Amino acid sequence: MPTATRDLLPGTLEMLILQTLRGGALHGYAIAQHIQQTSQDVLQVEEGSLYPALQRLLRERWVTANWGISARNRKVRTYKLTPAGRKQLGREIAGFARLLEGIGRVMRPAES
Amino acid sequence: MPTATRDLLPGTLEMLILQTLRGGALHGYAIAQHIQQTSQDVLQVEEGSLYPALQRLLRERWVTANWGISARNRKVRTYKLTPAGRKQLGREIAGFARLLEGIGRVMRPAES
DNA sequence: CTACTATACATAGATTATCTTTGTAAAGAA
DNA sequence: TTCTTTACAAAGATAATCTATGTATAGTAG
Repeated sequence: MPTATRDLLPGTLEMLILQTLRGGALHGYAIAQHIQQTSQDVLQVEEGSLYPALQRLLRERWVTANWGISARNRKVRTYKLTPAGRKQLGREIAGFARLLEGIGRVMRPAES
Repeated sequence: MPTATRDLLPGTLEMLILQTLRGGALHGYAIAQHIQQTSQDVLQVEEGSLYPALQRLLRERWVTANWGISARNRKVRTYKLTPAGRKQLGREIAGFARLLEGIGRVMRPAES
C-alpha cells in the first residue's frame, strides 16, 4: 500500500515540540497527543520519533524534565521549556519561515 | 560555527525539481542553479543531494534523461518531466500543503 | 603555456531524522 | 482475567541530505 502519507515534515518536530511547550509543561505522551489533535490528525508523532527528539532537546538544554504523576494517575516525565529553548524556538520559526519563503518562490514563480 | 542555516527543508527536494522541470527540460546543474536563483539564494542544492534525487526520479519514471550539449558547449544530461512525473508533482504539492496546514494549526493555535 | 575558475556529472561515506519494532509497566474497564 | 489505553524508552531499519572526493572540459587571466 503506497499512499505513503507522511506523518511529519522532516526537520520540524523539534519546533513543534518547543511550540507545544510554550503553552506550559507537558509530559511526552501528552505532547504527541497535543500535536496530533491540534493539527487535526494531519501530524502524527510516533513514539520512536518523539522520545529521541526529547532526548535531543534535553541534551541541548532547551527543555528540562521532571518525573511526576499525571492527571490519569500515571508515572510521567514532564518537560518544561527553558529560556534557551524559547530562544531556540524563535530561531527555528525564523529558519522555517525563511525556507518556506524560498520554497514559495520556486513553487509560485508567477508572483512578482 | 553553528548558525546551521539549512540548505533545504528535508522532503521537499523532489517536489522542487519536478516543479522546476514544469517550465521545460533542463540539465542537472541548471536545475540546481534555477532552484537557488529562484529562491533568491535561500535554497541551495548540493550536488550530493541533486544527483541522488535525480536518480530516484528516473527510477520512478517521473523524469527521463538524454545526453546532449549545453548552451555553454558542455556535455550535459537533460531531464524532462513525464506525464507520471506531472501527476506526482500534483500529489507532492497536495501532501506538502496538507502538512503545512497541520503545522500552521500547531504553530498558530490562536486562529479559529 | 599555465593556472585558475566555472561548468558538469557522479559516487562513497557520514550524518541525521524519522519510522518500525520491541520491551516494560500499570491503570481502568469489560 | 483479559483487553485497551496510557506512558516511557531503546534497538534497528530506512531514507534524505550533506561532505568529500573524483573525473573532465571550456573559457579566461596571466
